[in-house]
Amino acid sequence: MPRARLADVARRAGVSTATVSLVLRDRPGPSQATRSAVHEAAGALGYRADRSASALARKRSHLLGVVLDVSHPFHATMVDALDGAVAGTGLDLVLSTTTSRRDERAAVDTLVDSRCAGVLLLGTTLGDDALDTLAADAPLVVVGRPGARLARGVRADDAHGLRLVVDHLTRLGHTRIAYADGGRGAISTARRQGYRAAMRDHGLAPAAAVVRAGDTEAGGLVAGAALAAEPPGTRPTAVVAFNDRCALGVRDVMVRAGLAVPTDLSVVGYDDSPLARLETVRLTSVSQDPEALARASIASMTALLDGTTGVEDVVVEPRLVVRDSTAAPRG
Amino acid sequence: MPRARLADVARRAGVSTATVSLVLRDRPGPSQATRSAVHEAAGALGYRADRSASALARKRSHLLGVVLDVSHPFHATMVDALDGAVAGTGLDLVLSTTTSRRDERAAVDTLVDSRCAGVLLLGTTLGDDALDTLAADAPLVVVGRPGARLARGVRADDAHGLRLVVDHLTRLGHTRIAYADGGRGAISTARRQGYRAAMRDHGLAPAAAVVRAGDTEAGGLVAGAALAAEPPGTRPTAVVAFNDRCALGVRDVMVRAGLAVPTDLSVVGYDDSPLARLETVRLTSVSQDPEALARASIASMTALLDGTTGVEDVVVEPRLVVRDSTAAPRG
DNA sequence: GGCTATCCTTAAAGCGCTTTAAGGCAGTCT
DNA sequence: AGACTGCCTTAAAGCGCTTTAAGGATAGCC
Repeated sequence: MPRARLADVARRAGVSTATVSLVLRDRPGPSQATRSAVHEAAGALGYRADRSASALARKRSHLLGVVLDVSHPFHATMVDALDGAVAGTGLDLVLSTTTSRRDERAAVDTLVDSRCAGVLLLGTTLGDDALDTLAADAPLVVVGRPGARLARGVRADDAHGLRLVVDHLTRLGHTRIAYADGGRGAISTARRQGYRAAMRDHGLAPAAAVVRAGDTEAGGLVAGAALAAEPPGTRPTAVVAFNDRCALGVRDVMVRAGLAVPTDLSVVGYDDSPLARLETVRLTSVSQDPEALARASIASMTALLDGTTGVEDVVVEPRLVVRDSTAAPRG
Repeated sequence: MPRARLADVARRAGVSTATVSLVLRDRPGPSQATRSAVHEAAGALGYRADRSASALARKRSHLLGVVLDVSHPFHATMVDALDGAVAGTGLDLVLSTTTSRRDERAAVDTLVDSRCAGVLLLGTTLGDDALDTLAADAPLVVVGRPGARLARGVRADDAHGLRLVVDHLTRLGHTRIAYADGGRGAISTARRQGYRAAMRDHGLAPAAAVVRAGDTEAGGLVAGAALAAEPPGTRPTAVVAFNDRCALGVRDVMVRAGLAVPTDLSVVGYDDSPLARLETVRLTSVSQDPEALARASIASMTALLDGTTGVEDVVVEPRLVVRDSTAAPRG
């Protein structure tokens, strides 16, 4: 049996399609009696509105496009949080992932073609100009980096996050603290600069060492190998990684090389992902408060959609979660 | 500036909207001269079709809905492979994830409401009846488990996969081989039964031990703790886990407990995820050949969409990838 | 009773695209 | 010439829904 249409419900309830449409979307107008008749008819027919038709008829859809990298644990966490944050707003999430063959631009295009009301970018590597170009096509909110001229940004304060980490490590007695860098991208840059600034403030600028890594375990392995090769006397006693996955790569290669964590080397991650919380991992990490980020993102987006002017970037304070991968340096 | 519509392109090219529609979708009819005129006009205006309108106008959309769990690495791998497999078919993927608040049913509903041409379920935990209910709403292909009456299945041969693993381990000399179970769900059941059958065939039925775990690292930790608690004399010398994440949980807790992998304990995963391939992990694992699964899924789906009858389940042969987490038992 | 005010309800006009049957226009064939 | 034949092109009718202006009841008031 083909799906019931609005007209079917209308016929069964003995009213017009206009009335049914009004009732089902809870618009003022129809009387109580009509409302219940319509609801009953719709229920009996198992009616569900056709989104394409709705989207076409109103100018704006209630779809919120989210561009993410499905292979990224933090993105998964954010999607979960976003799902909670849109509940009750009337907005619906639609996901579009980047893959090895699809870049962010392509992912956004897909969403824009389905006439999403707005687009949310998670962990973008795009620059300001590219963002502005995209923002021309749809209201745009970027998570994890500052907004651009046309795009609003929602992010955790990375500089503050790295300060928390460096504070924690120096308090433990570390001075040779290295940073495993995440590569290109605004997020990576912000963290790297935060690290540098924090080291400088502690008078440790000369000891600051940025090691190339990346945003995955594989990148951590590279950085870890480089560090493990250094002689014990000059080797850093602590390493801060761009994110948890990277930190785990570093940790793994260190353990393999016979160095104990945290005794010989303290390791700190970023994101406080489920991985970091595992009983056997217990990685010290910076939590970006995904719930707060999600709430702020949705708030910015609805403001943008409502045409509220002067929407500003939101910065959420991160929090250091100390676990077992950091300790005072040996000796 | 508002987006260009079909009519804008038509006006600029000096033809009718019908012609533009025909040209842009590469339908026969328009002459070469007309085609290039239309293409130029469309290009100049940056025209992109409105999916909602297209979907509405044709009866069937070209959207293929994929239900996945965004926190699952194997699903990420599959999405990537699917993305490759739909290239050139004219189909477009749209993702819907399950979250802590959205179950599979809700995810499917979202997709069906957007009038997807068909729905693909990754790693479902639904039963036959539930699948048939869903299949009534849209052509349905399930990945990882057998199909139901109305749904087509595409999966790796789990029984064979576990046989490969047990063969490998017995060849190394193991007899006490435990299995860390993935819990409810058809996939989990198939693997558990495959393990039991393989053990039986090797005359090791009495040594078969299914330990409760789960499909994440956390589950592996539980299973690992249970195993580590056993006295060395009766403790299994090898453990096969439901998937890689679970295997890593087991491995971590073992290493923590002072047992070396693979010397004291061999560990085998399933999925051959990026995690398993990491230099420091090098987990022996069963590869489900995601590319083949993806190709088969898309093939089944297009067959379903074309109304081809007698579409059958596809079973892909898995492959054992031996790495460094398995070795002969000590002594 | 006639008139206005108040509610409900609906006809009808799209939203932007696809599709189909019909029309136009060269050329071809008798 | 007239009748065909193909080949292009297009007018027009939707797809299923939302929206708005207008219509019909009903009730209240003088």
